[in-house]
Amino acid sequence: MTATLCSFNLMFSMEKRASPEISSAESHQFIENWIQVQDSLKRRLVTEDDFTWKLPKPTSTATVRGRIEEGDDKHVLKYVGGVDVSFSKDDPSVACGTIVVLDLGTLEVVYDDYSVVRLQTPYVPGFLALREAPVLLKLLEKMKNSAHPFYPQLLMVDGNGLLHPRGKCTFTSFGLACHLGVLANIPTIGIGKTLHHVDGLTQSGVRELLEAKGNLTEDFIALTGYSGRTLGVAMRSTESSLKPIFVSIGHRVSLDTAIIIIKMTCNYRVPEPVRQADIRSRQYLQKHQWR
DNA sequence: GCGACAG
DNA sequence: ATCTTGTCGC
Repeated sequence: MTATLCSFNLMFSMEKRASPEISSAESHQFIENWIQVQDSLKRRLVTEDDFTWKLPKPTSTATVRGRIEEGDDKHVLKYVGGVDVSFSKDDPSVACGTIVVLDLGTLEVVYDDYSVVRLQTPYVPGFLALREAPVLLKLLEKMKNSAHPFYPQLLMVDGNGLLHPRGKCTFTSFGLACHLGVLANIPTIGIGKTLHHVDGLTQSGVRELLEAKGNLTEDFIALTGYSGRTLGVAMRSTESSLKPIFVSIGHRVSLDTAIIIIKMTCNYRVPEPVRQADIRSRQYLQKHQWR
């Protein structure tokens, strides 16, 4: 239905990114199916806090490192997961899906797992989830099926979450973080390292806002598009990093809560869970000479 | 018409 | 995502 909208957008993507052996007509068909998948998943999305645990005590100062209530694991957020996918430089179809779980108190990795696969699905802007979600979902289910004690209470995803552009390109309003969250029924937060241009938002526009606000008020600004809706926030996660990260809602976590949690996990610009998944994913491919 | 588009 | 060198700074 909405498939015809933004079709020029899709055509561009297909010509530049899709496998050469796939015709335009076939790609178009794929994308129409993808839109329907996203639309159906979107109906199950929860955009407010919906979890049983509580945030660690906002202990007075700097950190809560190593001081999270003992014996109360199920009621206090402790195990935070991070996922990412890296690719072979030689063969772009070879991908390594990675999941890590960190102890929120120490920010140490307590679990990691990898899965090297061949991806058949091309990367199309706006449809990242269709390419990367399957591998990650498998890693999550592996943990869940074995009732692993470190199964994450919350998942940080390398990629955007909920975006609310009004009008035509409605399909971009459902990023990888949402997609994964709904399918795995787990609270998720989306972290983007670059801005996905949507709803009138641009890099330069955000930069201006960030500079206008200066260091005077908050260390983050709301990302409000032409539609007037807040898609997420751009935030300087560290004093030293001028470049912001882009935080958006995934599933079952409010934006306010997401910001609080993100702040608890930032040793560097990128939150530790995502950063560790990123690093280790790349290392895994190289160690196994799976170039 | 060209360009722009998370990873 | 990946290809890439040096370099400035704590």
